[in-house]
Amino acid sequence: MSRDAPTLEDVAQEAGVSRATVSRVINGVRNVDPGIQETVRRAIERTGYAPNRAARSLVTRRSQTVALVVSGAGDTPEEVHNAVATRVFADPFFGRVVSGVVGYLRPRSMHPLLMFAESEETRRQVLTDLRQGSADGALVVSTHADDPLPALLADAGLPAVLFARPSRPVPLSYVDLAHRDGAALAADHLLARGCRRIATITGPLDVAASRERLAGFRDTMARRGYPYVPVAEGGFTLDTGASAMSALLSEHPDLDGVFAANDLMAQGACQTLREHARHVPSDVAVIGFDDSSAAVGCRPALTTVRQPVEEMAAAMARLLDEQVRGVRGEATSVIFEPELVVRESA
Amino acid sequence: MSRDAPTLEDVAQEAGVSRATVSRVINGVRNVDPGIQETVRRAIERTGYAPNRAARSLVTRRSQTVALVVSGAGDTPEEVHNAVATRVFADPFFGRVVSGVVGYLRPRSMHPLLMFAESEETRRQVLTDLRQGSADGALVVSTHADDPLPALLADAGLPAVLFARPSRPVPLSYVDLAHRDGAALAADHLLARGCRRIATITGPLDVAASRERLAGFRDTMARRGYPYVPVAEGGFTLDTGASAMSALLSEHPDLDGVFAANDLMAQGACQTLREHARHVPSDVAVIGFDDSSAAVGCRPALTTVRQPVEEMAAAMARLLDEQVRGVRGEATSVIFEPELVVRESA
DNA sequence: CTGAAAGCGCTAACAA
DNA sequence: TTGTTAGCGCTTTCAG
Repeated sequence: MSRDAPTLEDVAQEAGVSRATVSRVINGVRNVDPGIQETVRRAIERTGYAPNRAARSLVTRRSQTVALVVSGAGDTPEEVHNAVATRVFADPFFGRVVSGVVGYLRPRSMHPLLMFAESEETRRQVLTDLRQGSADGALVVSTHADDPLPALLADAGLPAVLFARPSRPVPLSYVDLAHRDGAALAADHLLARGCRRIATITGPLDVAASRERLAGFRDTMARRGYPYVPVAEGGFTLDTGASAMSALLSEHPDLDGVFAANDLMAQGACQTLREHARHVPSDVAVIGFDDSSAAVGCRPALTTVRQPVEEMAAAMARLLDEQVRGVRGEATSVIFEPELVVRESA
Repeated sequence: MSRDAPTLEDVAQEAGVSRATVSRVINGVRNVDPGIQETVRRAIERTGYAPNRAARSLVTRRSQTVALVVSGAGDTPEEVHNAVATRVFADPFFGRVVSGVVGYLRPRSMHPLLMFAESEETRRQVLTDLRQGSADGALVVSTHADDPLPALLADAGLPAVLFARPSRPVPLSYVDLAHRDGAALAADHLLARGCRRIATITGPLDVAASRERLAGFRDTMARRGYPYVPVAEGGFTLDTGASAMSALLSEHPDLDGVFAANDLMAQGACQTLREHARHVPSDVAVIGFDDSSAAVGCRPALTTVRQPVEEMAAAMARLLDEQVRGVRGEATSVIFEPELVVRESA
């Protein structure tokens, strides 16, 4: 019995007070005599007491945990799960999300519970987990445009916040970036440094962010007198960036500037340019997007449009927290402004 | 009231049986009449019942959750936490760990709770969280050799399993790779393809795995008649791999083979070699370690020594699970065998 | 094979 | 300001 973890009762006994008083001290409820407070603290110290989370959750109806769910496409078979997890985590983006989320959660003694939802069944599982109270709500990072999870969550009335505006409207809060503004920043920077034959490598065009970045870039270029911009579509990966660059180069050998919709593709573009004996930035200036770790890892270091992912992720956590606590009623969206980071590539 | 989640009692009422019976059906306890079983199932369906996790945990004293803790060095200040999370997640290795862990956990309706322990305070927090029952045990991935967390966990008697053998002995289970065997594979492959002036780029030598890989490589080379192997130390990153390669090249311009202690450094080495106009593999053969996503992403694709990270991570989860369930008493270690993966670079 | 009842450890009315 | 008490929703003896 002495091997069992001490309970509130044990501490109360040790301190010579009631359970309720100890509970008050622990939860920082006012109206507790400072002297008693000290006595209780010492008793807690002596007994090595740690409040049982399950018991607390049972009465507060809150788990102090949020699901961080990586949500995929329509129906990835179970077997490919490995690939999904590996790919997502390999992307420096996700690390920044985790970082931001933990930054908000940790000071509040909350934790993220990791979940994947890449198939019909696993999505159902996420809903069940939430209904069971495994987590108080979900932070959803979708890897595909047509992710059905947000709608499911909304229909079930479960608290959730999304990263990026969903392709079809859903009554859920989300955080997003002013992608158009970011692309405008890129266009203006390339033009300012004297580039005149500028192309762009887009992300997958079924992703809203990709379309926004392209639209913003084109708009600004047109407004500045360059209505025609060569475009190649990539897939946000190094490889596709490299291929897209090859394609652009063979069509327009005289290019002197490229805007890639993310850093990984910009890096791929740099590789291709080097292989084609183009110097970056003197022959061709390259500008990326995100300011991910790839940007500084790239040689030359990438000039890029910074997306404040950590802050965005922290905001997600905050929105969810407020929603769970009932501080916030309606679904809200928070849009962040991008920022140009000038390094060597442009 | 009707908006409240249905409880066991509601289901029992609906099915016309007692709470206990419903509980038995849900938990698959035998001794329940098949007819009643069916009735109960239907009642569950109709009510949309989902068992409350906190309530269950309170009585079973199990959270069905394990902490996946990324544990850092001595005393990273709180502010640098971002960097830690970002760096760790950027490493493709961690994604594979998550993948393996989730692969084991999910079929058992368990989830990983993400935690970071990079300072005195956050380590204390991890211990507290575990004592509170936030998780049933910890899966620890240390990023530094002198990580104090394992010892703390062991002292507190908390269930835990480590990735890699701790530098100082600790009575905890762990999984690891036969690093020496892997290095031997690399040496033999380079020799077999005709390389005769072979060097190696090691990982940080305060990391046991780095030392093992180096020792294994040297042993095999010596045994094959090459007692002297040029060595350069790297830091498991692309940059350090590139620098190490430069150093080796300036000392030994006639090198024809390199073994790098991980893929990222091998990739860096390839970059340097290209800059120095050495063709890979015809001038210099390069072999990496891990078979991470970097290996396939690299141009040329990396020949490498595969570390079955997913399986290793799954084994960690299994060991922990068994320990929590009391199936396993003593600390155990499971050592995995590496495998050569031949691609283009050697 | 099924039901009644006793908690698991905690918080939160309500009394004092 | 403190204590008493009634549950939170579930599992699990123990009877029947």
